[in-house]
Amino acid sequence: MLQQTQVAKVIPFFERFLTSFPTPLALAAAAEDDVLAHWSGLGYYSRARNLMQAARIVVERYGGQLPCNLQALQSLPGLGRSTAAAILSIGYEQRAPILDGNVKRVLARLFAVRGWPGEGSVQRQLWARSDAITPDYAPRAFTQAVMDFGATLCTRTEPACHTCPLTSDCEALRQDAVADFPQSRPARSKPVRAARFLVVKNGEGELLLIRNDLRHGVWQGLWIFPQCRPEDNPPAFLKSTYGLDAEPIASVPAFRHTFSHYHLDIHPLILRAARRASTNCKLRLQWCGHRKPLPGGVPTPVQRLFGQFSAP
DNA sequence: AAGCCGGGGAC
DNA sequence: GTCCCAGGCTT
Repeated sequence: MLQQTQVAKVIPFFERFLTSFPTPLALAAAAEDDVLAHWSGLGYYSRARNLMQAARIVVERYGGQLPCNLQALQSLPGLGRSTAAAILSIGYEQRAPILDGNVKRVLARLFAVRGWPGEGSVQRQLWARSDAITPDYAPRAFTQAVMDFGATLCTRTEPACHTCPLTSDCEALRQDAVADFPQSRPARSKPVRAARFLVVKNGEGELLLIRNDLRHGVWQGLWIFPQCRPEDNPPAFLKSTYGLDAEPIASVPAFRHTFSHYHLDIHPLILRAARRASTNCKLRLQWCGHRKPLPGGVPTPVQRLFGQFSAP
């Protein structure tokens, strides 16, 4: 959960998740929709699928207990070098250097490492520095400490250099250039895409959700509204794609949803389904509203519109 | 190496 | 608006 997600955001999700799935065994036996429901709103849903898969492997191959060596941990889906090392050091008290966002920032300043940390050569230098500063003693305390140092003192903006215990060692400070490290990512303009969300309401005030493609694109396997291109004819699209008869009743001002790699301008259109509307692919469709609540795994903009237009 | 994958906080 | 966050996977 903590991968690319701030601690404060994770905490409530983590509490609920562990109440429902306290062990690898519990997670391995859980229904995918149930797990995704707990993940809904966190983003990067592949982390949830990887976690489920990892739990199954841990149960089948390791008797339900996480392995205690770097290679075995890192081979589990969703665990890279840094996450595996964090588990090893904090969970098993073994020496294992990590390199998360905090540590990258601390090391970039301490040793004045030039370049954007996402770049391969910079990443290699930072891993070497992390390895060099990691002691043999107190692995758990050290890993926690170096992350907390970055999170509380050596922060991204306005680092507390005046109370820092490492001022005499900090190369960035010696150069009076703390703000120049780490170097930020080269700017890339995000392309803008547009889509029409078709919010179809039935006589009960329920809204039609479809299960999104599992193979490619964003929101894989999540429940979303039917979607067409802005230039498409919505009723014709619904008829040809789902065999559904519906007519527009209202349009909603467009709003923008931003992903890490593009902007999506969402143009919602509210439609009413014909009285005896039938659909031709029931497995991937579902009406949700006052009788049937939202299923697991609904992305944020869909949740927003659902809350706004699902009414008895 | 670069792109893909969410959502939100901080600015 | 932009940048980043207890990154990892795929191409």
